Amino acid sequence: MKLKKKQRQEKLQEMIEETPFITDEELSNKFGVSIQTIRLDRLELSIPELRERIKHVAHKNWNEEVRALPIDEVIGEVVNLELDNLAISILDIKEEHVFSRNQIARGHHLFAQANSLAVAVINDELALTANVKIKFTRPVKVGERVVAKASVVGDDHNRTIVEVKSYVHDEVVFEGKFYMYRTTEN
Amino acid sequence: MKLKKKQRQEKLQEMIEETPFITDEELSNKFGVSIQTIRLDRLELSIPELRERIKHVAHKNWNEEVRALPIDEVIGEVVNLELDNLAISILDIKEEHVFSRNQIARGHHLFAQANSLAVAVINDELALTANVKIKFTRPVKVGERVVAKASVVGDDHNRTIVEVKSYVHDEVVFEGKFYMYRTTEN
DNA sequence: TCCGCTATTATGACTAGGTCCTAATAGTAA
DNA sequence: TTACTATTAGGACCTAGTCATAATAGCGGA
Repeated sequence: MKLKKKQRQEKLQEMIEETPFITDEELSNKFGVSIQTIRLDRLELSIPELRERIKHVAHKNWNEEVRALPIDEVIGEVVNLELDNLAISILDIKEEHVFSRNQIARGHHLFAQANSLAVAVINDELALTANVKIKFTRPVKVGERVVAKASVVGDDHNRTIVEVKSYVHDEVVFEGKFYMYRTTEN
Repeated sequence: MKLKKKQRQEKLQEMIEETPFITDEELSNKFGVSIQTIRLDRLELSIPELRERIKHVAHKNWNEEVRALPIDEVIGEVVNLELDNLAISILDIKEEHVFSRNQIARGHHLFAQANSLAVAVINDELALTANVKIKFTRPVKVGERVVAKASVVGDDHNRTIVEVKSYVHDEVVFEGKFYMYRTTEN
């Protein structure tokens, strides 16, 4: 049996919220009613037309897209890389890295920079972080440039040890000792 | 003097990349050429029409919106929070969290979940991570759901200690001991 | 059974922001 | 002047709608 108006409109509202990229025509097929009925429903529920919905989604995310964190690959810009030896990367702390309240960088960004650098410096197909000991020695503020230096310092029970120190100018802001698992011990 | 074709096309490409929400008409005004010229330019540069561009931006972010690394606030969804006591959050591991080669989650995502949870559980204006010891006990693969449990276990020299354990089902995948700095010792 | 009411469907005119195709005109270099 | 590219113009068509008007369907109550 066909749905009554009220139920159809409720369903319609849900569906459009879930998948805003749906045309009136597709909706009319799904509900087995005419396009006009769908349009009337949208009118009554004040749901804008497809193009406006798309525009809305696009705009909403347009701001966010620019600051989108390249959580892929290495965090920060690698400026030097000698496999199985040392690596250096730079991360400029921007608005999106900090707590809005106090402009201090969230710890996981510094960690992400260090960790991805530790992964990158390992000359192997597979490198995974096993254990880490880290220290945040002083808060980093927005606008500061963090230079992370990773160096492979040795091995320990099947783990390669990478030490990472991050600096703002000459001040150490982060220290970490990464015990990395790798597929083939060189 | 009017720009030559080549220069105009370069500018055009830039402009559309910067602000994709621009119509041919607006472009034609900016460059002082006819709409048809703009259309020809787009054709030659294979730049899609406005609606397609909007759709693209919307779609691109539609995925991201849901999976959005909400690098703001807490990473993962908080399902339980008792300030200064314990907190639980859930993070579903998706494509964007893993190394494409082996589908294993990058460590910094697990760290980010744990770290932000440790920050969140602290009932204070300012909470910063000072030191951490962490262990990644087994790789997490795409599709798995990581449940992080943070508990405040005590104090140590002006630092609040928060232990975080993350699970996939009943298996521990991550363990961390966070020494948190806070403004006012309760 | 007919009346009244809501719900639904149909129809036509119009819109933005295009596409695609054809054709005319402008500008410039050999 | 010729040849060529660049630009402009025009018309038909498209999608996914809007808005207004009108016709029809379904159903409950007297």
